[in-house]
Amino acid sequence: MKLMAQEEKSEATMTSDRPSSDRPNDERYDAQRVEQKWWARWQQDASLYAAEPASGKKKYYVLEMLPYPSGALHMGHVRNYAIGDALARYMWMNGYNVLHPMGWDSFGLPAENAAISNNTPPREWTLHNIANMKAQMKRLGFAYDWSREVTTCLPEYYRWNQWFFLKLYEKGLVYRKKSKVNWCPKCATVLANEQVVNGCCWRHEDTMVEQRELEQWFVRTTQYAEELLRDLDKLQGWPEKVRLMQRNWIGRSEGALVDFQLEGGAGAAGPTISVFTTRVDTIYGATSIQLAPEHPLVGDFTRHNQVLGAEVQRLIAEQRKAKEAGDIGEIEKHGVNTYHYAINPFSGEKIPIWIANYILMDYGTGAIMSVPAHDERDYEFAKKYNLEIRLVIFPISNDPEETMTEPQLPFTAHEGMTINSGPFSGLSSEDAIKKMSAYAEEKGFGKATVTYRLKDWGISRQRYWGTPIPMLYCERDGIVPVPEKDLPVILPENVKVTLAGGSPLGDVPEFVNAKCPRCGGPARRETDTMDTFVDSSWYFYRYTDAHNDRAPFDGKIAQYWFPIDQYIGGVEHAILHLIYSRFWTKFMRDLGMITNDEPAERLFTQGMVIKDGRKMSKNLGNVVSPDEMIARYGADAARLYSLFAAPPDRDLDWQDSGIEGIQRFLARVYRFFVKNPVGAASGTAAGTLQSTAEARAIQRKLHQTIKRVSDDFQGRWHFNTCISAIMELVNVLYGAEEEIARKAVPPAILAEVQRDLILLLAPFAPYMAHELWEMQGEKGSLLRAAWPKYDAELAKEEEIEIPVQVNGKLRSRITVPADSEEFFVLERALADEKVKAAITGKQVVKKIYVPGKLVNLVVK
RNA sequence: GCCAUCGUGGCGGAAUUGGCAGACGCGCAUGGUUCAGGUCCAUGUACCGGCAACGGUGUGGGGGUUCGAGUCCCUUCGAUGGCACCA
Repeated sequence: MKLMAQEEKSEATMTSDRPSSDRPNDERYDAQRVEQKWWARWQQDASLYAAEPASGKKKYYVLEMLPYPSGALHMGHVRNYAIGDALARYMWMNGYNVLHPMGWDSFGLPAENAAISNNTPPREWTLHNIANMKAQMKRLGFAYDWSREVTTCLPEYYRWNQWFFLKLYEKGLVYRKKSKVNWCPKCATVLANEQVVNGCCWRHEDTMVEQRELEQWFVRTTQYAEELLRDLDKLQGWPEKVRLMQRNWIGRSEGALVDFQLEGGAGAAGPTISVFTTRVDTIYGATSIQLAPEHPLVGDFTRHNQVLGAEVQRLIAEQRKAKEAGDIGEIEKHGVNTYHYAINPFSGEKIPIWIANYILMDYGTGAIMSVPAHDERDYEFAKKYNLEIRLVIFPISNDPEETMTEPQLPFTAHEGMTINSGPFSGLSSEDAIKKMSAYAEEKGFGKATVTYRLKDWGISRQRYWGTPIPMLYCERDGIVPVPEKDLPVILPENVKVTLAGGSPLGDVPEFVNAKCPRCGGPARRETDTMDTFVDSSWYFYRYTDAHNDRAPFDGKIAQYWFPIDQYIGGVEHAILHLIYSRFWTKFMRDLGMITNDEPAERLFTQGMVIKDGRKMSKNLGNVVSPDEMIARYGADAARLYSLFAAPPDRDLDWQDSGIEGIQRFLARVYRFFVKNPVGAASGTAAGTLQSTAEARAIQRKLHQTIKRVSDDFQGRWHFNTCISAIMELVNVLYGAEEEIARKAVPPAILAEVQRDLILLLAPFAPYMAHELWEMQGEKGSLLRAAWPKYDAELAKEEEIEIPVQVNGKLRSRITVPADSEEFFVLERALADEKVKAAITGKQVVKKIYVPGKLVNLVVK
């Protein structure tokens, strides 16, 4: 049904494209002809959009997130790049030295999947897609400096990933660890924590992630956890939403580590259980220890106790199931008593050790002290298993008169006073936390500490299409890094790609077998490749010096361009890419390569493009193809519509009838120029106040439009209102057609309006703007033409309409000279017939005049 | 459960600091142009009543602050996104 409807439509449009007989051909705007013409010209000049080298000129680095070369652009790309392109063009017109580059995040799994299903080598498939998407971008008229193009899957680029890896290794920021990792059976590879969504793979939302034990390379992102968190405050140009998401993700939590001795342990050196708590002030209320089922000590308890062992297996299964289902938050709490005991180091009290399914091994120490009186979860658990609930914090009332009453349990507020806490009784919770942490540290059984939710970044992937990790395993020397001079470690071609577990590189003996650089003996190469997020963590630095073959980039050049002035991309990268790249920037700064602390000064996250209220997807059959839109309406229309239909930070619901309206608008603009040829040589009337009313009206509207478009562009990024303001101007011009025809509007004014109209359109609809620019006989480059200047004097209204309210209800409108005094406006308001009728028989108790805005009369 | 954002005509949306709600566009209606369809042009289009002038209602619901609230405050409902036994 859907397809048929579309076909009918497209046929109708095709018919309509035929030139009609009653209208001269040249009045119609033939988008395809005009765009082909300019496209061909732009092809010929590669330096058209090239950034100038570092100079005294004010720089502006505008960057859109680079795409993965999946095959073809989608509407989300068009929207993202239309925003960045409009900004780049606007900044050029405002005299900046603009850097506006583009590249390809071209390593990754889809290339391998394509290799398997189409029997095409990943490299070939990827490069083919890049060529196609690059052609699409050019057809859309995006103004990129292609001389700086970065393709992450080429050795010129990924050798520097390897170089950075060696630097990380030197600095102890990368390490190898055997660990439980997230494994996606469909991808047949490991996923970073950030790539697990609700217990499922980020790419396969229906595939549950498994846990596997593997030797992995980890980047010590936690080393920078504190700074990554702290510097969020500096990022005032980032959306609050993104900063909040990162803050939550880093998940800083202040507390204390406290060691509990196991009962029966051999004195102070015996085994202990370390717990993390944010409420050490409640420790006298701890009535049990709870261990995660996967806690290392659990094995000791179950070794000679099969019944307990079976119970623990059940708890593990329950927890895993809940995690996989993504509702660990709703897990029904179960636990089992080990009948082992631990000693509370503060009170010397002996408390039971339990194992519970709601305790997570990957947070804190995997063990908690359970304080039922002051924690909801512990309370619930204690009620269920009949554990003691002991009140140790009493509420403090701000009102001294109020009688102290037993609090409702559990009492979890931080504002309280310690009771029943031995020598620490009678303190505020805040004081108690400080004093008790200090005491624990002094006695050597604990300390104040900070825990983060953020984990180190596992970057090993058992895949082929990625950057080889430059490490060797020597039988004699163990782990040996590839020497810098031997970089790059080239990713071999002609590799049989399969989705059977294990890295495909393991099957390539020429790759695997190497010589140890230390002893010259046989060594085995690391066969895992790097997570593709490594590629995108620093690519924007490479743009500043894209052909450097001695270093990733030159620090001096980067210093000129960085930080990025405006970064633009989807909010889906709020955590992954934007945390990794912030980390990388800090790491490079500490290497002395750069001086900036953060990669981007301002970040803009645009909304998604949806159709019929749903995400565009092949399954739903609601995908709108950019190629089709360009063929039907032209690139300008596709770009303009994607900016017009919604403010850029909101989701955009694509409607074909909407883009038809834009096509109509563009045709209307063009027709105005054809019907009213003036030419650029008609002299300039800029800055001259016009004498005729018609000329004034047009001049005024023009300057009001310049202001609105400039303000909405710069201050708010509301491109939709920029464009609607331009539409209004065009509507006024059409309304004045008769006056223009009888020359009541001087040609000089008309020329000025036309020239400025082209300039206002230039960032949004470059093809048409260029065509009109040429039609007007303009010689200079439109790209570098100055953005029109707003003149407040010329925009000023002579008369204004003032609404008159009586008790806040609109009763009438009066017209007064714009510079009227208050008394005059009020007098005129009171003299108005409709106002009189509304206030007859009543007393005016208050008269309010908001200058230039309205009058409100309060009557009784 | 917690946090954030957002609720405005038939639809996308506008109203930047509290000051004429519905700009601009889509759609729809009527008329013109046309053999006709499309294109293009003109007019109308929040809702209710009225031929009309005009009157009343109206920004998810309820309450409040104010001369005045889409905008601020409280409360409630709904949608979206993030986090989630995080100790």
